[in-house]
Amino acid sequence: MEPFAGDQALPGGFLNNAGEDILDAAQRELREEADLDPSRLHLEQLGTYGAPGRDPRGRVVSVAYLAIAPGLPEPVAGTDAAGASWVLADDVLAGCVKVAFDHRRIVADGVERARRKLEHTSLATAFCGETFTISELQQVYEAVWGVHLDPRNFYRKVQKVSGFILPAGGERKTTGGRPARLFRAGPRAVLHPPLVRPEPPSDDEGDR
Amino acid sequence: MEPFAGDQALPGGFLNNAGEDILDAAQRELREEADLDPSRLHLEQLGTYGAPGRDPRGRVVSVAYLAIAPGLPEPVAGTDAAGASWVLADDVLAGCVKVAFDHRRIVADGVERARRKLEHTSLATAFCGETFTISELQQVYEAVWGVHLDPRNFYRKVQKVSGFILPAGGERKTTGGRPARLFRAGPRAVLHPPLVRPEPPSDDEGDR
DNA sequence: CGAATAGTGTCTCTTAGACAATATTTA
DNA sequence: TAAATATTGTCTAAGAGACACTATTCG
Repeated sequence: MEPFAGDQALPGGFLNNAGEDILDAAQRELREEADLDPSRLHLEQLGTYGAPGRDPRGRVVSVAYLAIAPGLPEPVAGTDAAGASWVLADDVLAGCVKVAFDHRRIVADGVERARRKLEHTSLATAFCGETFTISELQQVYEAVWGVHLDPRNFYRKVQKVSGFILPAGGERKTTGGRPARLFRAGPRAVLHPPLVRPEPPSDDEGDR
Repeated sequence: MEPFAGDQALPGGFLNNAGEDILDAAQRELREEADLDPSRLHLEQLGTYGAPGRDPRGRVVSVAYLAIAPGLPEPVAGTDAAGASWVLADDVLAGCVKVAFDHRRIVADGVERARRKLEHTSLATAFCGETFTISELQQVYEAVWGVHLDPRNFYRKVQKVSGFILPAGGERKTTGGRPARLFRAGPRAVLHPPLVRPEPPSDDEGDR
């Protein structure tokens, strides 16, 4: 019996024998298994998972990476990514989509990492293209945090954080409304002050 | 020639063959090499370092852990920790103390992790004993952040974060001053709102 | 008493959040 | 014109930081 046969799984593989860096290995696997161009996305180490028994076939220690990019393509049949597909993180976390090994925990850790980093870094711009509107940036925050934000307050707040976003000149048409000014990511990666995420409903005591 | 002979190095070792968890291995090494009791300290995974050539003797991938605890003892001669010693992180970062391999980077990452987590988690209480005074807690923030904080504002601010610290009853004598009330860690691990660290002097653009 | 540390009050300035109002586009 | 989205204004309440002041202990 293969315990996880048919389940979704994160792309991954083994370090090669040439002594490659683990980041290089992550980029290679992303290209090989998902046909994605690593030069066009943000990739950061998430954590390492090495509990005994996490892979029933034997001892495996996995270094997980979190990738973030805008407008990722659907997998194309006939390519290396033919077997790949996109799955909503919420479906994985809710259990609607079964995933192999401890990959549900890895996804949970990745989502939590993204949520936290949106607060005190400019990571949100990695979800956007070269230029973007403030409304698009807001949608990133709303999607990742799972909250609704006031567009008017967001508009100014995000511009007040020095070095976060810069006017890029030009506008972008929207669906039946005033065109929005374009911005691009600024030089500052850590935000002062942070964009504090609204208090979660009122569930006491966070994780330990 | 041994390139790092005589340099300080972080305690560490290899996973054993019994398929132990990497956290267990970290705890075991801490006990074996530093004679510390893992049950009495906070231990969290920091990151994994696998650049080729980081160990000139061969390919080594290291999973680093960050440990935090109050009142750690000096190494005692004649024990397993006889060869160990404490070194100030600042001395390592400033280069006053040479360290082996890429351990300087690991220390830098660990310090940065602690600085960040002090903002949005109750990690600071892990530096304190079971009970502590607010002044002691403030010293943790000042030491880790490398800043000076106003004791009066800190006193109230830290108490206003619900669930962060709780009155423990009783007092502790101080050196020639009014005794301080004792507190203990509260149930909340993630702080809302966060204790935002004061803006660093004015060095533009943080790390990327 | 004076020095030292703990704890409280209060003031000012900034910011967060709510929401009215205006601007610019498509249908 | 109506609907939709973008951008600006303004008000209010809460929070941050500065700092005077009171409380309690030791020498």
